[in-house]
Amino acid sequence: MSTRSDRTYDPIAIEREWQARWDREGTNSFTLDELRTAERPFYNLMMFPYPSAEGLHVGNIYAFTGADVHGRFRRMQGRDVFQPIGFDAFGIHSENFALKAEVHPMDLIPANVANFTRQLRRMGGMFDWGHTVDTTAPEYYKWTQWLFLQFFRHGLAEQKEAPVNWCPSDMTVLANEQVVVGACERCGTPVEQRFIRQWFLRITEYADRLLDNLPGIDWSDTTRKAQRAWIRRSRGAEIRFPTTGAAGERANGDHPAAIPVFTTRPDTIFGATYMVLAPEHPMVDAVTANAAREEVDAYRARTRAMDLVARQKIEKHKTGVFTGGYCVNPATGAPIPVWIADYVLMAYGTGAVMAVPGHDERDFDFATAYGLPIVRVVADEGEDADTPLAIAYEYPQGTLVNSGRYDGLSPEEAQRAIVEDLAAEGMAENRVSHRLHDWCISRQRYWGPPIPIIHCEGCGPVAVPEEDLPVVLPRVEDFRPDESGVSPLARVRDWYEVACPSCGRGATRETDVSDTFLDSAWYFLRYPSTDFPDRPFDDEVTRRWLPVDTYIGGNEHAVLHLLYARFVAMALHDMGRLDFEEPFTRFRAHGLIIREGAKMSKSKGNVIIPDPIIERYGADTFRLYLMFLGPFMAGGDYRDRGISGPHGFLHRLWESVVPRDGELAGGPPDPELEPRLHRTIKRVTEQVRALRYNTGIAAMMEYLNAVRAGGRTPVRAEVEPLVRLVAPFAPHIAEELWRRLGNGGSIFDGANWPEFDPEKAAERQVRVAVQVNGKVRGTVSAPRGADREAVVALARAEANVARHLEGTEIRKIIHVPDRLLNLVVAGKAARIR
RNA sequence: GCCGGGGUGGUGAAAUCGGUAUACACAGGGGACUUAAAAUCCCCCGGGAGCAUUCCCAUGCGGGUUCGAGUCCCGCCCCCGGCACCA
Repeated sequence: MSTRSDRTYDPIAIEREWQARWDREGTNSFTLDELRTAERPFYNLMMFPYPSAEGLHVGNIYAFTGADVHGRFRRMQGRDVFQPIGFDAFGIHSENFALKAEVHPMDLIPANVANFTRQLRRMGGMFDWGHTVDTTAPEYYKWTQWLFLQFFRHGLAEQKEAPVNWCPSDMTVLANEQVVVGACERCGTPVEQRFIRQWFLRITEYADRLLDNLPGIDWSDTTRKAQRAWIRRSRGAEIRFPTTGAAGERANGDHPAAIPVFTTRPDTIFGATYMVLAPEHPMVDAVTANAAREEVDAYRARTRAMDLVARQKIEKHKTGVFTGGYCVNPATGAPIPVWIADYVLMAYGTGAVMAVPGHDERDFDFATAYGLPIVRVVADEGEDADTPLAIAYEYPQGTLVNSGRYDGLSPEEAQRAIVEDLAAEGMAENRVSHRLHDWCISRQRYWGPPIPIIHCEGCGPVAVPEEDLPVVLPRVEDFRPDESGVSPLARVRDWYEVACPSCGRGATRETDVSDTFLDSAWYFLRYPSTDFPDRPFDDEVTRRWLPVDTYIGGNEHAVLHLLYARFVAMALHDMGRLDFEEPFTRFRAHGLIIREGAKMSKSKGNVIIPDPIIERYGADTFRLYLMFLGPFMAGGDYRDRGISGPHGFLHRLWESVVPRDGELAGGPPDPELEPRLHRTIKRVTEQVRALRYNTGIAAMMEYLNAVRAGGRTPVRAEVEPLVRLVAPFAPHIAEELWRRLGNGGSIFDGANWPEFDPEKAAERQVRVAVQVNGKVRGTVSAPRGADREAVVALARAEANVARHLEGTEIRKIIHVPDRLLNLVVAGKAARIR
């Protein structure tokens, strides 16, 4: 017996009830057996959140809702959709917050995770809560450490002393990717350069494959382009310039035989009038003449102090110092001076350049500033060997001049010939260089998984035996980093003093922890295998579920996380652990939500707090509104009042299925509405598949408006399909209406997405626009598929069209069936006013 | 500077194999129902001219191609994001 209140849409009560029911009945979760036997597996992945103390923000909810809609849609189309979620809870972010709030991260994180879990359930995500991961749980980071050891064993992890970015505020090393215009991306503090022994993963070994695989994966174009730009491959040559002893006496007699440079323009070598080394180049000492030493050392000290900060400011005028040393241009045989300058970066190529001021803008600036010779070696059309250069001529077009026997060749031909000839003398070879650097994973911090290495004086760095994993992060009350440049773990003697696993003598643990990006580079492998405590990922389950079918996330991770994850998968593939090398078959980057035209930020105080909105309107309305704001992949502008649109829509939908008085009538759909219904099914299906949720929702609204037009009462056959269409967006109301339509179980069990019937979608009469000379002068109603003559006849009968045709002669007729007719006429038509 | 993405009503946005520009929604105005409110329903809503059928103009700016251009081509301007002395 239904009461009046029972017939009112009460989103809060319905959502509570259905969420409890999903949990109780395991609607969204897989048992191990189901994971092993799923017949149409679909792995729907979204980027797991960092569980901040503030709770889920709208950006998270937007991304997760969009991904959830996609997962629910696939499920309604009959796929077995595995949609896990987890927490990326290690890292500087959490640690800094803990320091500020004076809480221990081991206490802070579980509370945040609990809060996130509550919020994620509340928004109605189709998450498999039986397969979550938490990167800070020892049972997870045990395998992160295991992963590191696989890299170590295969020679892909190495320790090297390297110039690194040091953030003096966070007191840690940062990856290049974490430095934004010379400043720490976390806190904005200018970054300094330090030399520290670090662990690196050799991602550069995979640079070419990471690049070459890109065209074959179905990813957002912007993301692939960002990766391509980040890896950036340059083809060129390495050329050795022999040093000369002609520069007078040196401090040490054994100066290096030759200095290698990398260049993409070997064709311009005859214009190389000097050489420049990076100030930190290891050969600087050896080439420097005693007379110049003081000045050189001063310059190097100055560079080092301001490194990576001032050095990245583009407008800065170029500075440098002559070392007093010379080397020989192997092409001309002439001695050229060796300078050091901070515009040459140690981290790229060989850290040394042959300076060709005539054909490189930077070299030109430098040569101009220091009075070094500028020689033209390429002439464009209308120029010759003596045409003066007002600016560097950088285009690889024209012909070579002032280049001995290579004169007259095109730059392209000359590149080949010069490298070939120098190679014959052992002075050069072709080389490919990448902008991508190796991945530094060492962090001198506390809140991360300890790197599972033991340093032994006799044996060197030794892997912690796998049976000893995890190396548990000890609870340390004083985890504040300090200036020393070593991890707080280096203060915990009874933790780091251990016996060498190899020789048994006294040894010490590595005290650095690893980068958070290592945690997140493999989490998607763990999700389906969380039932296995004894292995990182189970082969059988992995074969069934991976690679990931659809991955949705923010484009801010285009070059960090997504590149590392690809690298890890590729390396595991080569180690024989995975049978695929690209982990994400399809990736889509979602857009960003702004509010009332402005970026949301805590300082502006315009951040949307989701909880109160959900409590007022319900999760369904909030989800629907977020998806309605704009194209999912572009983002949208959150206008506070706009939520009433989707809210009203859901109310009207409810009212249509659960009329206030009486029951929903049966019977066939209105013949006028049936084609609209089927066209709506078609549109929504296509648009949801393409993640164009906003227009899919608009199509549903349009249809419901038509169904209810003039206050008419719909019948069941008209609204039941709409309940199915709306389900991915508003799952709770869909479940409830589905139940009230007399169905048992969940709408998401079984392939309940409505079928599109092209027969029923076809309309008998269509509106055809009639143009005269390209301007619309009327529309006519014609039978579908009417031929040109029939439509012309109808058009001539249309009063306004006839008026425009009066006194004219039809020269040409353009007919687009069922859409448009354009009558091209000559005569007085132009005079009608 | 280079590489992306984008400029359409008061607002968020539709329409891109060239084919009725402004769907859907918000805001605004008017009306029905109601004791009232909410909810619901109906009508109007780019600019200009006109009593009106209707006509002209409008998709950042200037050209072009075409029967027809928001969509294609050429040259600019502006906004957002990324990269940035990479030899």
